Amino acid sequence: MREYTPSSIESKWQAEWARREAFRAGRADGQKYYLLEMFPYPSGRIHMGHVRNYSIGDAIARFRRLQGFDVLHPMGWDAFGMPAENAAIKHKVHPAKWTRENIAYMREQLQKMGFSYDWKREVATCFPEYYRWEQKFFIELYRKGLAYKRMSVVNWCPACMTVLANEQVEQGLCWRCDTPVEAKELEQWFLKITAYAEELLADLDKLADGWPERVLTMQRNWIGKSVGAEIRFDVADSDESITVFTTRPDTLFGATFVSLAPEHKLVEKLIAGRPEAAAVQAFVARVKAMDKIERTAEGGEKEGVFTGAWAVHPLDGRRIPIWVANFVLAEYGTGAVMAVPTHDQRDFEFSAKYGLDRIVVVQPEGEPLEPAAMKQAWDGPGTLVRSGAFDGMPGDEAKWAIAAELEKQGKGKKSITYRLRDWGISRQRYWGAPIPMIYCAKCGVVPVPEDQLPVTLPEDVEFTGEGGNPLARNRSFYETACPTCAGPARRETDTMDTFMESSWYFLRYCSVDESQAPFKREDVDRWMPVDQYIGGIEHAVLHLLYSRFYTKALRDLGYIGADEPFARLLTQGMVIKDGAKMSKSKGNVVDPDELIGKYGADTARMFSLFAAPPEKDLDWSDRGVEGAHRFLNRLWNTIMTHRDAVLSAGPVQAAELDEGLKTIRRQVHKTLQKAAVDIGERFHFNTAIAAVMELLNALTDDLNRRGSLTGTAAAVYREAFTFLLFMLNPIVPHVTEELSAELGMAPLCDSRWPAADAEAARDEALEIPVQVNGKLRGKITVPVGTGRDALIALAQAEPTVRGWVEGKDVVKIVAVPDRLVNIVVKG
RNA sequence: GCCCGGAUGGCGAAACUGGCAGACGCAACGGACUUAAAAUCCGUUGUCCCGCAAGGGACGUGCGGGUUCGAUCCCCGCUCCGGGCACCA
Repeated sequence: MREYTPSSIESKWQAEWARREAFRAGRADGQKYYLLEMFPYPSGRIHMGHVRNYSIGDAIARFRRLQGFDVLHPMGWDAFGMPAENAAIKHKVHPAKWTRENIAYMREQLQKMGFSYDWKREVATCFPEYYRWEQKFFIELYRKGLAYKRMSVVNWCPACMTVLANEQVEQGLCWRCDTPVEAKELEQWFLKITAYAEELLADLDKLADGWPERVLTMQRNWIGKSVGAEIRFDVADSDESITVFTTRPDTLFGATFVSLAPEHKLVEKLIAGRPEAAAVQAFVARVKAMDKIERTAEGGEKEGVFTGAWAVHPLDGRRIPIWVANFVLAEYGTGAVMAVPTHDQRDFEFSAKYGLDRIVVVQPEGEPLEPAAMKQAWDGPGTLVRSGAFDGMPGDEAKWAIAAELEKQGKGKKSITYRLRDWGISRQRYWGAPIPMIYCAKCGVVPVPEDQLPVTLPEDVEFTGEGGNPLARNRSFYETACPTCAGPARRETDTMDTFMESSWYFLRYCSVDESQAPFKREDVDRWMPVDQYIGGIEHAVLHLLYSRFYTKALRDLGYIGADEPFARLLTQGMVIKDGAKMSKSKGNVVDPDELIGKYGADTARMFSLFAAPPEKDLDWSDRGVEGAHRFLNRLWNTIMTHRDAVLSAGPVQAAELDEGLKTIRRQVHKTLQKAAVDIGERFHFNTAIAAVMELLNALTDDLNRRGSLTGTAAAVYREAFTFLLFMLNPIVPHVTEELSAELGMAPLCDSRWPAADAEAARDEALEIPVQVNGKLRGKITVPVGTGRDALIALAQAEPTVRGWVEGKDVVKIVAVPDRLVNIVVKG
């Protein structure tokens, strides 16, 4: 008998699938199914996280094909990014070369895994054929007012003269030279994602069926809608005024001071010429010097300083002091807060520290609140007091009444604020898509004309890691002519955030060969939205939110019809080994190549899917891998041993089967039903595999008893083996193809999932537990569908049960047909 | 500090809608085959107690309560672990 040799089987079938173009989208005439896994960054080699992610996706893709769907299952490369530039600096290799070589190597690795991609649709984002469309989108967004430029703070290393990403800042120091990182203001490009805040929030409801609840929650919190009011406080003895945002306009009469963010524009004006000026400036400088992490550190101390200026309460005319406080954020709301110590905990703490006034204006039921005796702020419901005309009004009603009054007097209005901020896309780096804009001294900011796109990256660049963006030092790149006046002009040298590429790659896959447009409308209309998207939970907010925004923006530019890119989302867990995420620094990495070399791709796929359900973290175990491999060997040996007997068998004649064969066949058909649900609906491959293992165990037991296969038994086993191969095919495609060929079947990649025979799968009898007072005391075997009364009678007749019930009062009997009987007794 | 998850045998897990807790796999132990080992095959395996045995009982899903005939599952209050964070007015 032939032995199971994964390496020869796997390369044979990979070649055969390629020859047949088995995975080309548009081949079948079934309903479309767009299955997408997040594309990888070409870092050099694939890791176990990739193996897991793509094994999950491939099992679904192959199952859908078996079901007759026309499946689009593409793969590509998120190819721009910092590591390529770092490699260029370190190893003196051009980012383009480095990236191209990595892609070639990783593509081969993925092909060795036997993933069923339509490789004709491969996309790499670093090529002009891809990013030229991104440049076109950018210009159109600019024309629509959705892309704009403004000053913004970046991490700056004064020694390297370069901008650092957050991840390049380690404890406030530059990762390369340990110089303290500075905050530096640069003019940068932004996309107005905030214009879509309301739709991005509202449409999360449309995703409720297909997305994990926690991802929806995270996105909702990220968008962070707050409904409240903007209120204007005039500055006493001045023409200036301060607008605050509050979600609690009902507490307006309790405001005893105003707090400004250290970055607030008015701070300088307010302190000019006052004795407090020096102290305030020192405080502002100190807060600004703290990096973001420090400023928001655990248990952060609330600190502030009085400006010397006073504000006038908009409704009762009281003069209240204006402070600068470290916990007020310039980017949120208006950068200014009205402080109500009695009803806001932060203000309460602040007032305690600096001895500021407290006035109670919301009185809960019961004992009146006494400001001096309060241990913490009261932010619960109550009735208004000391609030002039609004006294006696419930808080939630007073909120809008006060907002309305302010609006009438021109001192405020209802307002909605989002936490979401615009998307900064400028990167002062080489290895990205150039932002297609030109600066002319005469004409200002001018987009690159469409017929001059793409703006491509120059090749003759040196990477030293010093002196900032190489593009900004490359004269032949940045020197250009103004498209409007033809005078000398300077090209934008910033490139785009790499999230720009990943925000629309799923559209490009739909018509990857199109050269006149980013994609064909009819292709996108056919395939979009992605029916199932799969990737890591770490992308729960940024990538998934940017893609949603981009989809809506492209819809409004007239490119597509879809509102949402991803109908269903599966977030898979991390791959863990020895209690920690697999990573080079921890030295607990398992190399996929080694694994494939030793056991074959099928074993790697099988273990990845068997060890845990997709959404959970997967604990790597070398022993577990061996177990998976043992199973495949067992499958191989069992089928090959009985191949000849089964090959000569005819179809199953259900009427001729004895009880033993009927039982075997019942489990075969039940398992087929379960596998279809577990693989196709729940994506719980681990339980599907467990059920198949149970089936194989049962078949083996039966075969051991039986000795050899003849007649009707051979027919039953022919069907059993056939079904086994179908059930396992999405998970271990190579070995199942080989075995199906041995059994004379058509290639599985061209076959359809068999229909389970409901009659054959039907149970005749069931074992039902009998409880007494909720504790298991016996079991009865009854025909399926036995009614309540018969069930109760049988239960009471069961000897053990009788022993527990005898001499006691039966209070109640719960009987659920086909489930259980519970007899409740007393005494 | 806030937000989001999680916790079930020696280990990974299962129990899908409130109905037999621990399927399946790993590890361990015993046996068969072998000169021997590996591989393979067969069997045992939640903890504790009674029993020579067949068998039976108690306990058991992080901890403490609650709802229910019945809770791994629902509710309240905690502990620990993991991930995220932007003091959000």
